[in-house]
Amino acid sequence: MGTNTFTGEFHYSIDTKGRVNIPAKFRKALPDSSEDTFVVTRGLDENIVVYSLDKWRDKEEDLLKLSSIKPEHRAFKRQATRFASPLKFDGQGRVAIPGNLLEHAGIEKEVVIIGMIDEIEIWDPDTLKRYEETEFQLDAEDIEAIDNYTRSS
Amino acid sequence: MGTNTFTGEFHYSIDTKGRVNIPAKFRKALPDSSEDTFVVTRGLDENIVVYSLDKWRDKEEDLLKLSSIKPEHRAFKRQATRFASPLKFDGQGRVAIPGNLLEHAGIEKEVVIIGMIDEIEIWDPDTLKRYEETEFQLDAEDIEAIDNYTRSS
DNA sequence: CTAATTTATGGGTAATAGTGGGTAATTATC
DNA sequence: GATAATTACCCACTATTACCCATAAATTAG
Repeated sequence: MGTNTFTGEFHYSIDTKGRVNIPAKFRKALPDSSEDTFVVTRGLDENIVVYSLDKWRDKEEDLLKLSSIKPEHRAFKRQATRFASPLKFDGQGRVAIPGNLLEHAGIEKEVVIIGMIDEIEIWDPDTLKRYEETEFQLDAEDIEAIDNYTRSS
Repeated sequence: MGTNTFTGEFHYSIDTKGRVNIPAKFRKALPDSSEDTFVVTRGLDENIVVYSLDKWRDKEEDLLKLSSIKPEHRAFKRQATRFASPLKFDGQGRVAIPGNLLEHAGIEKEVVIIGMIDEIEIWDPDTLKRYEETEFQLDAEDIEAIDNYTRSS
């Protein structure tokens, strides 16, 4: 079997009912405990982020540790949950992504789906291209930092 | 079945009888022990907070731990309970929210309902927007603190 | 290389969700 | 105690969603 992680890039289109296919590879990588369910939410970039149900449960546990009295904690929790929704894929492996998320990512017809090891990103093709060209310019400092971070000790 | 937690955002309107729909997703997430009942009360923000009957029972236990001598504790306990009322939803999944709570949240016609994992918030759309924009923008310190708080896995 | 299987996509239909309103039962008011 | 107001409980309509079947392209197996 596979590696249980998400890798690779896939190009799909949304149909008239707003359904998007999830790559078979990714569906197979889901553990049983995720019950054929992905959790989609807003990304910090202009995209949609998808977690396995398992991974999302971990995130929820973290959020539950926050104080319910401190306003900043509540605000953070609210921001993290309000755009999240668990989606079970249908018999053909598709999910219907909520309209507000499609809007946030500027998705109309085509999507690019990218495996990010422990999560998945869904992009509008043009938006992604724009990000590649402008946003993602590593300077020397960034490279240094990332290099330190990713060197196995 | 589902995730048994509340997530996502929903936009509804109150009808002429003061009834508000509770998202079917949230109703389904209720355990049997909650007996089709939610407990609504004032939020610490300018909103209404909704608990499952189960969760509310836990809250009550927590409140009982407060000091009965310290005035601030009494005040907190009083504030938390005096506006709370259990509401059973009707056959169509709606509840009639008490007028004083609607007033507190500045709700007139439209509402935004937000899943907060273990509780639910009901907002007036404009009030929510105001909060997003002005009240609680997390600064770097807050993010650092929350990040530390939620790092464990 | 061909057949069998899987994948991506399209569409039909039954079930459900959200909304509005009627009426009987209950409570409050005079 | 009669009447008004409120609440609880139905019934109905519409749009959306969930679930199923179908097909063509792509992939895998023999």
